[in-house]
Amino acid sequence: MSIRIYNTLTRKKELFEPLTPGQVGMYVCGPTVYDSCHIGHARSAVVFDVLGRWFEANGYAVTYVRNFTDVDDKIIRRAAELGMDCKTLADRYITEFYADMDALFVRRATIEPKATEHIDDIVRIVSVLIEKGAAYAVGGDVYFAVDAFDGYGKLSGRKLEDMAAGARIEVDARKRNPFDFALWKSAKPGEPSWDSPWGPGRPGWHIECSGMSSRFLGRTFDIHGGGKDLIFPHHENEIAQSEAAFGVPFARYWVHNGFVNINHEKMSKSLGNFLLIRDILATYHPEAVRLFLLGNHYRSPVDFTRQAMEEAGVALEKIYGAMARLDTHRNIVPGQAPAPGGGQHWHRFSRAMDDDFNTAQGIGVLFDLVRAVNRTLDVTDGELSPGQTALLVAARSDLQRMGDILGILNCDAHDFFEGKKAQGLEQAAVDPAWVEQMIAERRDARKEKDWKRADEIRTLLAEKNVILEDRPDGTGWKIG
RNA sequence: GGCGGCAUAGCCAAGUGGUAAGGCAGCGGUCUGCAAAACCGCUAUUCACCAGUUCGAAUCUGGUUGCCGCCUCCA
Repeated sequence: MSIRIYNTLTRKKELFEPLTPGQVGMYVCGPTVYDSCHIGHARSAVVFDVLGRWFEANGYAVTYVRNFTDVDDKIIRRAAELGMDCKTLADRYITEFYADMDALFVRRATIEPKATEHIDDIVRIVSVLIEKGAAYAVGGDVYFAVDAFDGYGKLSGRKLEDMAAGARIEVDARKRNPFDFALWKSAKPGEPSWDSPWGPGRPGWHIECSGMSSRFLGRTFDIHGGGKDLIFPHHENEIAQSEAAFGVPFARYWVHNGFVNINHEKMSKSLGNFLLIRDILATYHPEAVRLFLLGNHYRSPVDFTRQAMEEAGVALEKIYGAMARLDTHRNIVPGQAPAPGGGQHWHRFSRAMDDDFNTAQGIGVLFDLVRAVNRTLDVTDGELSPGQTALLVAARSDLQRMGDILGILNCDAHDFFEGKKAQGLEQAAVDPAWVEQMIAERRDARKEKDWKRADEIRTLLAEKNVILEDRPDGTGWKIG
């Protein structure tokens, strides 16, 4: 029951101790809604989704805040290109974001604030920073003075002096230090703007998160997460702003997920290899995507390839296969309650998850359980002893519990395979009625031990990519 | 230039001091009329390389090589 988390701030795994016993406050940087979500967004969302699920499974009341950045230079530019206003553009991509996340079984955050709805919170913090001498207004803009914050660089491990040497950064004569960053940007004509003591404008990117996190989680809170790329400058700047303004520590544990590469290459606009979630889901099962993403440790980079995805698909079928056998066994009634507590496998799974959310190891345990289930079922195709029944009821429960943490096994096993078939039929252009007819014909042939005819039919079906499975209770089939 | 990460079987991958999880692929076997599925067995005396610490290292230290990320919008 003790969870250890790798904290980017200390570069160590630490025992998680919440600020308030039994509660977790977690803030994760959400998307800037100017474009469709790609597989990298999916990874971040899935990783923190699982974190939230694991905390809840351990009895914590989780307040998960994930924001939308719905005003920003990129949104303004994109909206101008498309000839629409920023709000319409942002709303469109927020809707799309939800569609993608729902498809991936990523649960909603507890609170999902939009930057534009918290301008007052942001303005208040900027004002405090100016009062404290940690920020200065120039024209209609406000900058944070990095020199005013001693701890600047503590998250990313950078020193201002070191960075200055190799800096590739535009020199703005109005900044006191080249690393000073905008807290408030004055509006140009036609840009969305809000009134402020410094004139009409909009918040800088970094200050939004300080505003929204303090609003919903307090000035000090438990966990702040996001992609590794956000460590510098975004999260570094958040710490500087928030701690300079409030004088108390900001987030206590910093959690960062690694990137998704595509065929060994970094995803980038210039390479044109951005993979959108919606495109991936057109080919692969959403739970296969989750299984693929969670099959590596969340901090490691992961390589998206066709082979890796196909393997994840096969693995998912194996898990569902075991589930289907349990569901259809006459001794195992759906909804049958197992002995409380969970078995050996759940215990091992739990230990893996407690150790910095080691989903890869957890999935290994899940497969051990799948094998144990199949083995038991193989040797007892007839009746089960009461002991075996109890064991399998417990196994089924543990399997589902693991699935609930990983966000897989959301479907009924029977429906999963029927769905696969339906999808396969569509792609292979095969008439299911014809398949059933051929199976019936083959059944008759087999009854008369006409193996030649039976095999002919099977070959015929195989040519259409239909694979037969003769089981004790009849012949099933699937698309290969 | 500064900061950080990684290197484990054919492929993917877990494992941070006690003698190499798991998945995919392959081979052999059980089951089957034959298959499919499932199960069983086999597939790294070894964890990039070199030194060192230790009773003991894939795991710690130093060095070498190779790959990658961040430092600019980025999950």
